[in-house]
Amino acid sequence: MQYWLLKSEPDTFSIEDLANRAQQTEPWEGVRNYQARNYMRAMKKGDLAFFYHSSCAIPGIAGTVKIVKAATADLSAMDPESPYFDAKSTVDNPRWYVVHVKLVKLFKTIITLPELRTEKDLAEMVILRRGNRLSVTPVSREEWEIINSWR
DNA sequence: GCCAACGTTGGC
DNA sequence: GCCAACGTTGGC
Repeated sequence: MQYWLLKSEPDTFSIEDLANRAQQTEPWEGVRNYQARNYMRAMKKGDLAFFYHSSCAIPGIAGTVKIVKAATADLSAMDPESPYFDAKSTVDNPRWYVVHVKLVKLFKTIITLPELRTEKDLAEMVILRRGNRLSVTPVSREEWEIINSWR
């Protein structure tokens, strides 16, 4: 079992949007960074992840999700109408991938970035490191348990 | 809106 | 393969 953190801009796709989806399940589309993609390909069905809201009024962890389907081709890359379109990704040779996530817990209140920074045992967390921009990052078991115990 | 940090692109 | 220029991310 591995743990992860998935970033999304809530204006684009928020945890509330996920909660309102049929089956509360959604393909995690639009990851267009190789390192983030490689992390997604390392995910296994049953892994758990934090849902992080970025570039918004209150950045932070909004809840948790479960990986319910391992990596498959990101079809949005093959849709010319999609903002995530990439002509170099094809059905025969996909460049980008999605995992399917299902809502586990929607926190009543966001665990804010300043809150996360106050916990010294989280100092090494990837998301808290200076300059980190990756939208998919691994989370250690210890980090997962500390944060999850707060809600 | 600012700006630091980072990833990607493309000329050489 | 180097690296400057550029675009993007994301907190503030």
